[in-house]
Amino acid sequence: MSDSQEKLDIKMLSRVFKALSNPNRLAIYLEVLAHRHSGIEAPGAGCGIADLIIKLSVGAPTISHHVKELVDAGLVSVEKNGKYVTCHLNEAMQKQLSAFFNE
Amino acid sequence: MSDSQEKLDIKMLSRVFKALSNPNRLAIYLEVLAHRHSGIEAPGAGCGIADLIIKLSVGAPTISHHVKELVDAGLVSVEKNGKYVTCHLNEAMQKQLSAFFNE
DNA sequence: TTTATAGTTTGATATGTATCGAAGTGACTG
DNA sequence: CAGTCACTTCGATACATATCAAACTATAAA
Repeated sequence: MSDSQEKLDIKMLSRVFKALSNPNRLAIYLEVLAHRHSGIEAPGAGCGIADLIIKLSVGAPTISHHVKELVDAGLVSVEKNGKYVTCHLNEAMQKQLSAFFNE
Repeated sequence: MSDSQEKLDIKMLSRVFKALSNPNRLAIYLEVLAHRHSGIEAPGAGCGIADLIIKLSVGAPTISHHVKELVDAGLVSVEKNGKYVTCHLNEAMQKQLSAFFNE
C-alpha cells in the first residue's frame, strides 16, 4: 500500500513545501510537532482544532482549510472522536523530510 | 544586517518553504544541491543560468525570477563572472533546515 | 564602434491562495 | 425532538504568483 510514498519526487516535495509556506499553516504544523510525544491526549492539551483557532487567532473555516491542506500534503493526519478532531504528525513524512535535508 | 545565522522563526521558515514550493524553483535548488561539492566549476558543469534554462525548459526571465527568490529566501547565493552567473548553496541555511527537521 | 551574448527588468495576463461570513452536517444534550 | 456544539463546505473577495514577450543592461568579441 502506498501509505506514504517510497521516496519524495519533485512534485510531492513541492507540495509539502507549499503546505508549509503559509505562516499559519506552518504554525499549525509546529503545534502538531510540539504535541508529537505527549502520549494520550489530555483534554485540551492536544492538537484539537479549537486549540488552533485560539492560538492562531483566525476563523474556524480557515483552520479547517489549512488542516486539510496539511493532510493532503501528507504532513499530518486527523482523528475524529465524536465531534472533536485531533491532529497527529505523520512520522513517515517527517523522516523523509529529515533525510532530504540531511542527504 | 542579520543574515541567516540566528535561528529560524516562523516568518523566515515560511519564506524558505514558499521559495521551495514551486516545482521549478525546487528543481533549481536541487540542481544547486547536486553541484554542491563539485569543487571549482568546470565550464558548463556548474549551476549557471543557461544550464538551468535548458534543464527546466522555461524562459530566461522565469529562471532569473526564480533564482532571485531563492536568493531572497537565503537558500542560495549567486556569483557573477563577467556575463555569466553561477548559483551556490547557502550552507548555513542548509544546516538550519537539516536541524529543523531533525529536532 | 558595432554586434552578439547572458542575463535582468518591465508589463501583462491568467491562475492560485488566504481569509471571511453564511449556511450546512453530524454528534451530543436536555 | 429541539437546540447547541464542533467543525466543514460554499461563495465571494482581495491579493499573490508563474509565466511569457518585449525592452533593457552589461559584458565580450569582431
